[in-house]
Amino acid sequence: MATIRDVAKLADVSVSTVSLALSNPARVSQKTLEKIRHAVAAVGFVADPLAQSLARGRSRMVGFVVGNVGNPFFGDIRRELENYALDHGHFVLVTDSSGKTEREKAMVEHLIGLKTAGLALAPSGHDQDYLDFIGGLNVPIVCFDQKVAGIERDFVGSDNHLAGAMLTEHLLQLGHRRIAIITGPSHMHTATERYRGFMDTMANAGVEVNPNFVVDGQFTRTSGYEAAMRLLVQPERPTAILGANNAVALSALQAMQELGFRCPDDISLAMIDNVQWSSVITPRITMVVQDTLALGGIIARRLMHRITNPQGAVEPPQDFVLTPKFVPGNSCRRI
Amino acid sequence: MATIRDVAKLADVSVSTVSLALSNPARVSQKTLEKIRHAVAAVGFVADPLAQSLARGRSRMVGFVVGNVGNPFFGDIRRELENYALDHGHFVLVTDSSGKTEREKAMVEHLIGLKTAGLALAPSGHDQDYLDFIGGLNVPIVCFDQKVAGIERDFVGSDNHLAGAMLTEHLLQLGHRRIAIITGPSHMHTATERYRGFMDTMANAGVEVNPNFVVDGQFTRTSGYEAAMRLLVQPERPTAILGANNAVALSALQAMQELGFRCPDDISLAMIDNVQWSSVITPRITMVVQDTLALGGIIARRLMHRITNPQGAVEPPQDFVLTPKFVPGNSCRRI
DNA sequence: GAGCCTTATCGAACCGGTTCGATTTAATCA
DNA sequence: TGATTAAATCGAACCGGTTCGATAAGGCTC
Repeated sequence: MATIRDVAKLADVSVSTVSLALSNPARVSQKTLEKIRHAVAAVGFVADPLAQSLARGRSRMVGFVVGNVGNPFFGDIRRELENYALDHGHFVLVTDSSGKTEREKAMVEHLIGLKTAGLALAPSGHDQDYLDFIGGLNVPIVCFDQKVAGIERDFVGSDNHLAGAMLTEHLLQLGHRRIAIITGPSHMHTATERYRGFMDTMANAGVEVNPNFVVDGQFTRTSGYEAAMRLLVQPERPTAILGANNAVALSALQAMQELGFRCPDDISLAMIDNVQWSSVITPRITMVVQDTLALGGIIARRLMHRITNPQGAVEPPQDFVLTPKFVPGNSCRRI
Repeated sequence: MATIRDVAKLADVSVSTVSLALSNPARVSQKTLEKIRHAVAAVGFVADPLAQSLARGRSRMVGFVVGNVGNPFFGDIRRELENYALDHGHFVLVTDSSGKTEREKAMVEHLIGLKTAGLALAPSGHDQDYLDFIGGLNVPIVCFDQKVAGIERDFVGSDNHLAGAMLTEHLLQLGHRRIAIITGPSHMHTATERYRGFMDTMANAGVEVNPNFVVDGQFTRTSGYEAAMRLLVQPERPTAILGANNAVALSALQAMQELGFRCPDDISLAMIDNVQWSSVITPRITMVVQDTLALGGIIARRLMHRITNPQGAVEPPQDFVLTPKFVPGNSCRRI
């Protein structure tokens, strides 16, 4: 591998001039620039990114940290970020914490050690320890998905209260009154907001919510399945179920199928968030989806802005909240 | 951030002794080891991975390069690799090439520049240029998924010929004769093998294959949909369709639904590879799935073996081919 | 042509570790 | 006790770049 000294020797100039020529060609005379360009081509010089990062104290990489890269929601965002970052000369390192806060911390620390220029982070923690950890990081960070109280960073996400409200309103319009909800973990902002959207809409409509119709599905497949089962074996069953995310909603669909309930004939179903292959799932689930591409675009732009703009680093944190979209299916019937 | 020189100063020893103590404690006296340990704790020293990698010429990271990290198939493999690598003190850098060979090359080059200790690679290319590129890399590499002729590296994958044969045999057993196949790109080993498995099984059974029943779906959603449409509008329709991967098979299901064909009553469907939420897709598709966890385990073990074992680097390449598993659904009916 | 201001180039220190040959210290043996 | 050898420690060079103050060269004014 050719080094910068090989180039300097061949071009008969000093190492520092080569470095300067490469990073700021305008400040070097035409003549020497030519010589250096030739030498670079001749020895096939490519700067060692490691050495560069060490010397500069900053690399041209950004970290992408989420709990589940397999989730298409994060996949779309990742793709947007990658494209945008690549266009701006930055490389994206993807890490998956499997939703474990400890692992997330370790990964973030590793990325910081790599002197990444910035981080796009879907935070998984919420306690004081976690807040201190994130707060102590001295790197541009754009948080997304989960809004965590106490984190003073840019945030990009969707209006989850509205998402819950939209589906609830839809079900109410169709005549449903016995509406159940399978919620997510109470420490997650998305979960509580969606739940609040549901409760507020029900209250506004003057419809009482049966306490037995609010079950916790932890946003996971297994918990969602259990929660759905609890709903379905009650003597007085709901006429509609609102799944607060895709995992719990689809688990509910599975549970219905296994117990012999037909959707939407026996029970209606609606969910927040899209899922891959939703078009071939029968029935097509009525849902409210987030604009993942727009979210990804904003995250990418905001992060690169903070990284590349000199004054970008000191701008106060800002929240970007997008409006989710209603996508009708045929999983909800009028009663 | 504390450096090794701070530690040396506080412990009143030389920098080189600190370095030695940290990398090979046995070669340092008990007394100084104690001093150094105290100093490390006192200043909160953590070695800079960048500086280490630069000096050593090798980092404790491995690269994971695939065309689509969102694909659950790759997700399982990634998880296995991450767990195993982490247990062995290595960190996994995940990159996504979006299936573009040029981007893949750039990412591999970047990872090499980062002095990664090894690479787990799902190759996307196949031409001579690509072969030269991969062949020229001087790092332990374990390829998986696609077996590419001309790459002399470890390979881990499934028996795709058998996968195609199993489903074909199943359909034949059910009495089907007019069986169609939606294939993948002819330059992909998995696609040609699955296709060969189909053709060989048909030939062995003495059943002629209607040339119109072999359509190319490119392993993608859009192409698969078009291919399925071509099959379904023929005057003489197939009684069963074999999707060579999940994308083309599910696109075919969608096409059937849109044209009003019922599955399996009108047309049977079988596919290779699993898909998330397959349990809630109606009908449950009959499929042959790869043992992703086992694949991931082998990839991880093989790669780390080559990295950590002194003689591991020079062992000749080896192929690991796993047997896929038949998972019956209710998308194929007897005729 | 002397004086002054740019512009171009250079040398040396630095980023934060590792490595290896040299030197000092301690232990072993005759 | 002095010679021999092994163990412990050190200094300096190195990995491959960047940065900045200093120097040299060129251009301009008067």
